Amino acid sequence: MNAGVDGQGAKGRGGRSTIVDVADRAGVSKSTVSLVLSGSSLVAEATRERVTEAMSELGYIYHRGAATLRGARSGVIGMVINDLSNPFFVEMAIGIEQACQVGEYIPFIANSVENPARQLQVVRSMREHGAAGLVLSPAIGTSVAELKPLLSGMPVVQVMRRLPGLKTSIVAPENKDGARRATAQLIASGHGRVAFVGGFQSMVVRQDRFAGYRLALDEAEIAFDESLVFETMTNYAGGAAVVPQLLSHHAPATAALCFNDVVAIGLIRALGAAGVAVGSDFGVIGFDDIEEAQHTLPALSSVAVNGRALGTKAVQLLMRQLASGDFEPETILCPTTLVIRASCGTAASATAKSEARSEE
Amino acid sequence: MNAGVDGQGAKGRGGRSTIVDVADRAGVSKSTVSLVLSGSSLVAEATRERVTEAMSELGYIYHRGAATLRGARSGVIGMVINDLSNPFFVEMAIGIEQACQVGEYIPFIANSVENPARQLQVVRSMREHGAAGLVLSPAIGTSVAELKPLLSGMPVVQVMRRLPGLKTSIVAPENKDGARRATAQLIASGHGRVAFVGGFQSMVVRQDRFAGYRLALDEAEIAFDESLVFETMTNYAGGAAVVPQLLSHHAPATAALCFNDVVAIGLIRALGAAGVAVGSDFGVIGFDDIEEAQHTLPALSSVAVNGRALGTKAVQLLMRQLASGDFEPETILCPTTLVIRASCGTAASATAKSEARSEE
DNA sequence: TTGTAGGCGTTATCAA
DNA sequence: TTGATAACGCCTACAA
Repeated sequence: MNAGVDGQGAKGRGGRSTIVDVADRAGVSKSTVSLVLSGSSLVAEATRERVTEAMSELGYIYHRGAATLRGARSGVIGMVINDLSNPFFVEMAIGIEQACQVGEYIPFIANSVENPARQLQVVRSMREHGAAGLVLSPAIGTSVAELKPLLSGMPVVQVMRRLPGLKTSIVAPENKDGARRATAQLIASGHGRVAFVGGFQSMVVRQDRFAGYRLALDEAEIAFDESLVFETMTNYAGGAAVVPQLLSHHAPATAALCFNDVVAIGLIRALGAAGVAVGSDFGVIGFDDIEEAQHTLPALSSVAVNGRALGTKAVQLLMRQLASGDFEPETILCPTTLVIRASCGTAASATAKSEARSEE
Repeated sequence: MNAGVDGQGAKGRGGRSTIVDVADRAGVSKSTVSLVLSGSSLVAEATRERVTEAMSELGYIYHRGAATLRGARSGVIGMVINDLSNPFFVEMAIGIEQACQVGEYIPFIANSVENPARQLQVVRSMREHGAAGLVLSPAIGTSVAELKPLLSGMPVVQVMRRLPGLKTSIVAPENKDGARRATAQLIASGHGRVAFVGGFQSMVVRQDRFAGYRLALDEAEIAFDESLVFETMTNYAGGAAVVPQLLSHHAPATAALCFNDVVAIGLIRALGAAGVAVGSDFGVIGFDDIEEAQHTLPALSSVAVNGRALGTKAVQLLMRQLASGDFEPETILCPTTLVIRASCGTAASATAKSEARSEE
């Protein structure tokens, strides 16, 4: 009946041999086996060998769950990501996973799909399963009041995103500065009317990026025009969705700073489909610098955020807190780099064309 | 004996309240609390309410580890993926994760990065942490002899890839048929010399796809030319790497069936850089149909494999086996769809141009 | 250097 | 309907 992948020494109904089985086989007590497991130097070399041999003969596997119950740390970290279909967050997840492996932790993963209810479920589930800490990139619309009690007593690092009112450690890029430089770049290329596209006001990340955008406008003494700000979902579809409004504007923008790259790419594709040549007619800069940004046509300029490094740093911070037992919130900001590619446009032409269009 | 009757919540160093705390607070025994937890109908409504209330007052969290120790199933599934920087495997991972959530399982994730040693480590670690089963997309070069003992007694589903000699359940696409149809399509478009690009002979998936390629050649009565077969890593770089050999061939191919889409995209970009116009000079078909295939230039034809469905099916199969206790290996093959886009080329022109080139 | 005796949080088995 | 008690596999004393 119960075949599995042909088992060898499995004994007992559970099919898993225990420290006692090993002790029996090696002719020692279970304490001795325990000492061998923890690499103690108290145990005689000959004994150690007998024990080790017995273990491999039985196919013994250490039961961390039992050890944890007794008091050991669990070695499990939870990783809750809002959207794994965004390549940026995949990069982050890879960074998290890598850092966990280095630290001998093992990550639970959950994709909340921007769904706060689901996020609540998975966080609870992770706690039940004994996660020692959490790396969290919260879903849009998360209720802090509901989430907070589930997090009590456990170290949490919010990575990339952060929730106002949730005091945890944070690892995030320097959003404001990045957005400021990108906007300044578009302005310097001659774009007087720069739109801001994507995300929702409730998102802290967007507030930061938006602040950078505003700052650059101020520095260039360009009046802020609220009608050039577009809220959308932070995915390809969101970027594409704004194109009709963007083009039908009474005084159209000639460039856009996008909330992130997937929005920017959605925008570029839709603009292309509408006959607007991005790079000459219209300037676009995204945020994140995902791999695909190099391969769009035209190639997408972007504020580069090293997602993998972000994930790695988050885990390192978490592990440090786990090791020290000090969960005092700490914030790490990572610098960004503006990567200029063809999508910016030189924009003298863009302005001209746009004026022609608006005069129609 | 430190049971402490202090009416206040979280006690003990762990900061985590237990079933005993809840029992004290509700004025019942821990057995009763356990009954409430398992949703038993034996417990009086009033009691149940008192207990539930005590739980939320104390912020009680169920300790699955302890329950597992006592004999419950662990509710944890391991997911070991060879390469998360390939979007196809990300799709698969998302499918796995979704299906786990539906089944109230929670997935450990590990990215083996095509590194067999690392894969061994993470599989062991997952067992130690009590994973009840494994979804595995094995790394290239995995040693079955080393891996097998770690898998004994636990249900395993190999998804997408499979190792010869490792008898487990399998969920995979119909590789041979897909490759046959794709190759036939290239031939029907007039391509007489079709290369096969990517992967390594040791990979079963490649053997299958290669068999489909050979079959289509045979059916068209085209002689197989071994010099048109190229082994490479299964990533962007691998696809790009073959271009020099492809172009310097004494009788160049006019089309290529690629092992997967990332190889195909790498190839297309490198061909483009070398001045070969894919779609007119050269036909390319990939495998997987990742999202990016729609957006390359020219858009990439591909044998579509539904990665998300593959992952979902793998988990469902695993859960079924876990529930029944019957781990008898089972194989599920998923049909593929050939998606034709511009990269195929109409190829009359391709042949002509290629002949011109080879006459230089 | 090795053995014995709890106890971690939960569930199962009996009694009450 | 509820309560007492014995496991589950491991680790930490403490004893031999």
